[in-house]
Amino acid sequence: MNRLIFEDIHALSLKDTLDCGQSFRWKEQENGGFFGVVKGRAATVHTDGDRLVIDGAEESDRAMWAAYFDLDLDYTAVKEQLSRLHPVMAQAAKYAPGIRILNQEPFEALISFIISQNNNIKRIVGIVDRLCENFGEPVGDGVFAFPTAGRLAALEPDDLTPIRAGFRHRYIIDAARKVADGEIDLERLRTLPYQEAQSQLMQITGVGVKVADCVLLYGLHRLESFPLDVWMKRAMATLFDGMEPSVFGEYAGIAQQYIFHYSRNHPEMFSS
DNA sequence: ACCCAGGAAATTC
DNA sequence: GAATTTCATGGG
Repeated sequence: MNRLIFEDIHALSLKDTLDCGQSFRWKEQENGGFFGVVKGRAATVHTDGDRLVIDGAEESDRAMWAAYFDLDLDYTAVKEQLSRLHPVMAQAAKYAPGIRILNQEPFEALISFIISQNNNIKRIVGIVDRLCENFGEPVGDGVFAFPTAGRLAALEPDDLTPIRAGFRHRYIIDAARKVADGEIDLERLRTLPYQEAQSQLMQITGVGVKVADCVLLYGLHRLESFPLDVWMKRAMATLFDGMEPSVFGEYAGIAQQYIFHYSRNHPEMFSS
């Protein structure tokens, strides 16, 4: 089996990165590794000291995997910069210092975060699994790629009954059709001014500000994005004294992910 | 029998 | 226009 190794990797925890609600396709294994599919390539990943090991990956995909785990960004420097802005920010970054923002496929992020609305993470994972099993290309033994926009665009909302996403079926189909027919060019959103990219995504039925921000952050690597879900709104109001997200600057999205994870794992901070 | 879930659309005021 | 209700589904 082919194996890719990345040396001298710091500030990367696969557990915290792959299981913090930004991706829904990685499964932790008995041995502590994670199995997932990216761009139709199935792989198992684990860390060994300061090495990142990707089993089942081709050498020709080295750049793709490096980009996926955002290995070229100095997260230690980003954390130091963010932590200076607010003591709670420093606390959140210290709680899970190995979180990174993945470079996911734009269409997968779009559909995944449409599914995420008014939903819980466990159920999101189940729906995404069923979406891939039913409509994704098989890439191995019981393993499926994320469905293409073209494949989903040819379906009707009722065809999604087996994935059990309820009222979101028509949102998924609308998104797939707008992407498949070129009405929305996801790749172009990487370079558009932020507000323009956001409003383009919001032309899709079922995509509001929050889902658009998630697509821009997790699918198009717009690190300035700062998705405000219920947890983040609570955190900003009660922990950050109503601080403006813009204060976090060009890496606001990374700050957001630390704060989100920290908040979700300390719900008692908000209940009493 | 409730209530909630990484929201957004539809309806009502 | 702003506030409220509804939207499938599943788990606690």
